[in-house]
Amino acid sequence: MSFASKLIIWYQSEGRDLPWRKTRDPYIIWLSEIILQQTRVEQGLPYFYTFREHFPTVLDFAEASEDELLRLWQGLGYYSRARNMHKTAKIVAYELKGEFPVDYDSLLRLPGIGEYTAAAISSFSVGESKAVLDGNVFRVLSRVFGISTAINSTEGKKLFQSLAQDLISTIDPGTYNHAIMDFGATVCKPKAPLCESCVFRGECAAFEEGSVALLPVKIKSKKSRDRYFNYFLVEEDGLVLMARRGGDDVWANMYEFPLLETREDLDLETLMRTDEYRFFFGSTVVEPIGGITKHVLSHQNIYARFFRLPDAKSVLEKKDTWHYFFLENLDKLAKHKLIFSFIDKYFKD
DNA sequence: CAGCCGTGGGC
DNA sequence: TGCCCAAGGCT
Repeated sequence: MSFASKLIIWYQSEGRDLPWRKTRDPYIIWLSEIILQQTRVEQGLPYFYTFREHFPTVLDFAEASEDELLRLWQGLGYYSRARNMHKTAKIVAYELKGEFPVDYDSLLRLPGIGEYTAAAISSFSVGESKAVLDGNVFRVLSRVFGISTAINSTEGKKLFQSLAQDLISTIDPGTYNHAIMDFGATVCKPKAPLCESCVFRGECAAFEEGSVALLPVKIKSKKSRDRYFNYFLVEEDGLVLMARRGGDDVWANMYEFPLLETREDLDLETLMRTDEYRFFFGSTVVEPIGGITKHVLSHQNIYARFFRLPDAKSVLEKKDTWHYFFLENLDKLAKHKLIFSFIDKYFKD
C-alpha cells in the first residue's frame, strides 16, 4: 500500500475532528490557516471561533477597522498576520468582487499567504494537488525516509518540497494534507512519538536506525538579544497615558505605556538622571511597581520594570504617539501581552 | 536569505 | 532554568 493510502486510512479512523475541516469555504479555511501559522490548535481554537463569529464573510472582515482586528488578535502573537489579513480581505472584497481565490497561484499573490497556506487552502477547498510542507511534514518525512538534511537549509527545503509533492495522493489531496499534518501532530510528535502503534513502524528508516529522536535536523539560530524596558504608568482621575508603538519593531502599532528603553538594567536613581527621563517627566518622582519582569520573545528577552508617577497631572502628551485614555476604555485598545497582563494584575481591584 | 516577528506548553 | 517547537511569511 502506498504512503498516501496508509496515511489516509489512519486519518479516517484516528484523525481529529476540527471545526475548519467541516467546510470547503475558502474564506473560513483561510481564517483557520492564518490563525494556525506557528500556533498550536489549542491556542488558536478560541480565536478561530471569535473571528468566525465577528466576521462571517470576507466582506465583513474587509469592513472591519485594523484596530478592531488587532484587538481581537490580542494575545495570539505575530500581529502582522492580522494586518496582512486585513489587506487580503480588502483585495478580495473590493478587487475580486468578494470571491475568495481557490487556486494555488492566485492565493500565493495575497499578503500573508505563502507556499504552505496556498497549498492548504487550494487543496482543502477544491482539491488542488499541492502538498503542504509545514513543521509536521518535515518531521514525518525526515523520519520515515531517514533524511538528515537540515530542514531549514535551502537544500533541505527543496528536497523536502519535492518529496512531499511526489508523495501526495492525487485522488484526494485535501484529505492527504490533513492526514499527514494530523499524523505529525499526534503520532510522529517532536518529543515522545508513538512509535509502538505507528502505521509506519515496519518501514520507518529512523525507527529502524534508532534515530527517531535525532530527526529532523535543524540548524540552530543565533541566540536572543537582551533589552531593558522601563514603563511609566501615568494615571490620575481615571485617565491613563498610553503610547502607540512604531511600525519597525516588535509589537508594531500596539499600545503600551510610555517607554524608556535603556542599554542595561538601571537603578531608579540613575534612570531618573537620564536625559530622556528629565525631558519627559522633569523632576517628577516615580515609585517602582513590583520587580523586574522577564518577557521572552522568539528573538529577544525583554526585561521590563514598571513605575508609577503619583503626580501624573504634570505629565503632558509629549509625543504624538502619546494620548490619554479613560481607564474604562483601555479594554478597546490592542495591547501586547506585557501590558495587558500588567493591567489585569494592577487594576484587578 | 538570515533574521525577524509572539505566545504558550512540554520537559 | 533554558531550550525546543508550534498548520509560516516577509524583507
